[in-house]
Amino acid sequence: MARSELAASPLPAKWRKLAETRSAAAGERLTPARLAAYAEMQASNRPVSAYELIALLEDRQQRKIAPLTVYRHLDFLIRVGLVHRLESTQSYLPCDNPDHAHESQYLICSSCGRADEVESKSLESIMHEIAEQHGFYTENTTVEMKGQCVQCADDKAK
Amino acid sequence: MARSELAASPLPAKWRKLAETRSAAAGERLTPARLAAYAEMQASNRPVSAYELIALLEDRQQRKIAPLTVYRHLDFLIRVGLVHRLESTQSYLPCDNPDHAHESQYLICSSCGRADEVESKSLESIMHEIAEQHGFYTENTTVEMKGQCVQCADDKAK
DNA sequence: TCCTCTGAAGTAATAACATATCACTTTGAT
DNA sequence: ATCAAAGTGATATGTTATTACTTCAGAGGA
Repeated sequence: MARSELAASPLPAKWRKLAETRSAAAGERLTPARLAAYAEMQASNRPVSAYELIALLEDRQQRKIAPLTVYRHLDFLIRVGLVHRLESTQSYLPCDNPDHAHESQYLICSSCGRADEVESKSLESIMHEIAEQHGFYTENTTVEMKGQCVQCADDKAK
Repeated sequence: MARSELAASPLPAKWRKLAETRSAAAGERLTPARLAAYAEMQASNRPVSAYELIALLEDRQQRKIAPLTVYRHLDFLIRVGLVHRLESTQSYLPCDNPDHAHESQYLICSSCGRADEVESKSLESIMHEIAEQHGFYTENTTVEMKGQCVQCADDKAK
């Protein structure tokens, strides 16, 4: 199968455009395989593990895909800012606001697994202030809050 | 070898006392094996991975130790608040201020691997404020800032 | 057009991290 | 002394990530 004919999850034009823009901005090539991985992640509305992503792509494309392939796609997507990695759950999800660079800050529900991205400038500035006090040069920051989302808390209350 | 004769890294009285206090406070038993794991982590002055800890203990005790054993010790140590896990590097380290419950906030050097614990109340309050705005019930939070520590930044400048 | 250079993708193997199950031991309460 | 509960150990397996090496596709220059 030619690369350009890769079976892929339909990807709303909005996200496709964004992928093209971000890739171009980073001077990187948006290949069909990379786009297919991104589309699959957008289609799943939860964070996915690398191996879940492999399964999704194998299902879609009806062929075997090696872990390394998917890890490279993930590296790319993270590099250009389309995807974030959740460190505490070792999973990956499309960024909500990939139109600009920003730190990753998430509310992660322990029950349903959903992750909500937040973007707090005050949080960021405090972190950088702390780093500065320690003479620490920050390359990137991770903020992950685990707990119960509104829905799951409600469900439990019943 | 009897449990009570486990070869162990010498552990300063200060830390041993603390381990006893925290365990008692949590209503948990501080066994020799658990203490040995803690001592080994205190002796190493960097975060260690679970498998590094296995190697350290095997070395010390001259016998084979199964991963599960060490993971259980780590679970215990984290549960009683003596140890934190660094999510972004999948490693573990003794908590600097285990005398009171607190969130995990670290400056992690990408070069030398050292991790400095910080404890910012303002950071905590902002996080909880954000969670509240989202109707999110927080169970625990992770803050990890990656970058260059003072020493490594200096070294590179030379 | 053809060549070469570079980045991307494919293949296979394995390393690193983590958990499941079940049997046995220690501890401490009765 | 006995018993239940918690802890430990051995073996196997599941999950996540990387290394080394090869092949392929597209861009740019002779």
